[in-house]
Amino acid sequence: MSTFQAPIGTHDVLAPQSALWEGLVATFAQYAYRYGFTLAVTPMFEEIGVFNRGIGEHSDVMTKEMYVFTDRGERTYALRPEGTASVVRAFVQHQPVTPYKAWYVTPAFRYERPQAGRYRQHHQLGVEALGSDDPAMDVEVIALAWRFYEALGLTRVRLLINSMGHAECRARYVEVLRGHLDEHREQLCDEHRASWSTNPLRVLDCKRDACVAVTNDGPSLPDFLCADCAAHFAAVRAGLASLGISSTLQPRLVRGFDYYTRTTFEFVADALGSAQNAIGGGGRYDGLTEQLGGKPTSGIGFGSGIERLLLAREAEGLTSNLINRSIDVFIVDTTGGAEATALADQLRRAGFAVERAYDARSMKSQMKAADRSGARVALLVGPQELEAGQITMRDLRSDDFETAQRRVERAGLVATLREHLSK
RNA sequence: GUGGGCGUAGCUCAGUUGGUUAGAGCGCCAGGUUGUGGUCCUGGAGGUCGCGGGUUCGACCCCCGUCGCUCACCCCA
Repeated sequence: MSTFQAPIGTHDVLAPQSALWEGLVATFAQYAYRYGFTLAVTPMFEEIGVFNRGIGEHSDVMTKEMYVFTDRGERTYALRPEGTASVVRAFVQHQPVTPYKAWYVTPAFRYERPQAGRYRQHHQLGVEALGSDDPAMDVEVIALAWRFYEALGLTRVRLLINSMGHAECRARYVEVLRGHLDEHREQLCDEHRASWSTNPLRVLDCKRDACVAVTNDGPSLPDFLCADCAAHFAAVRAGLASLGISSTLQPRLVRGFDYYTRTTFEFVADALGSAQNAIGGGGRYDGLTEQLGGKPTSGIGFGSGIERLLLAREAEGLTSNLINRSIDVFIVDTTGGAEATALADQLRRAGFAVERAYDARSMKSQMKAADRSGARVALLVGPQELEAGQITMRDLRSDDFETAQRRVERAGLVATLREHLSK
């Protein structure tokens, strides 16, 4: 047991696992680029108001999961619990030309008891699109997520979708819902019997039988959409369908954050047996810029959890790496190491991935290291090669000693290697 | 926040009803004659048995506490 360990609910990601992360992020960056999104890097902590104004003071995240701290200047900050609020704050602050489309990858912090697929620091990648309420934008954001999941090889993913309407639709619904909950308050679960009135929508999230029973015969959100919101929602669903992306209407899907309006959605990985099977989610937040002090601007985005995406891939039996991180050449130098230093520099500048041995180990030891490195080719430099101005090139995948290796001229090494590795 | 399971080498684990130098496999390091990996053989390094206290002549083993891991509830990525 080491003296220090990673804090509760956090994890170190090292090779070979880290290659999966690299591939996942690289794939997402590629897709975001294809869809016209640019990278946004924002602080991992913000004034706490950035989060509680949008996410909602009565949400679970704000009431019991925030990492809050005071700095030496006695300013109160919070580590970000999700990705959207910071990007929207940056949008309000800098007012870029709209539509503004940004992607991000970031850690997210929530003070919860860890369990399978749930951590105190997890990582999300996602996008935000601000400045358009065109249903085509909803479709594009959702399609990006969908195609990205496809690129990861995931096949058992379902898209759940709902619309919360704009502020007035939502207010009308909440009023009726509140009345319904009031009538049945004695039947609610222990937690919500006490708290149902502060944020009635939270009760829809509750999975306890008692609350489910009450809300199931309560009012249904889609019935309260105004004509505009209903048309918008229909256009989003039709757009998705036209791309071959099927969505399931989930009338009680309200999501955990208060800022959502109109379209809300969630991606569920059925391969994950655990309760933590949501691999991504998002929606519109047409009032959020105003809550953060900006001009009214509509927006939509989604976030997806890297750890859960990897768990979902594992659960579907997907083992491909998404990115090649093997090295090309391993240099074995038995003349002391200076030749390896020079050769490695030359080859790396020529574009090869090169590894070498250190500490002047024996040839046998260096060859073992070469094998372990996964390199395709070992380059051997001993006194004989040094004298002759040559290199012994050995293909580590071949098991035939006669044909596996040959002496090559050091002068033409780069070309020789390129030629050999292309075969 | 509540509850269950578990903490023995880098990893996966064994360790008889408490008995003295705590083991295995894998991994790592070094050899197996004169410059060659992947197989094989030999040897070696590496552990305050999570931590603290208690019971006992004696604790990896029993008791208490504590920290951590893990799973579940709740909620979410």
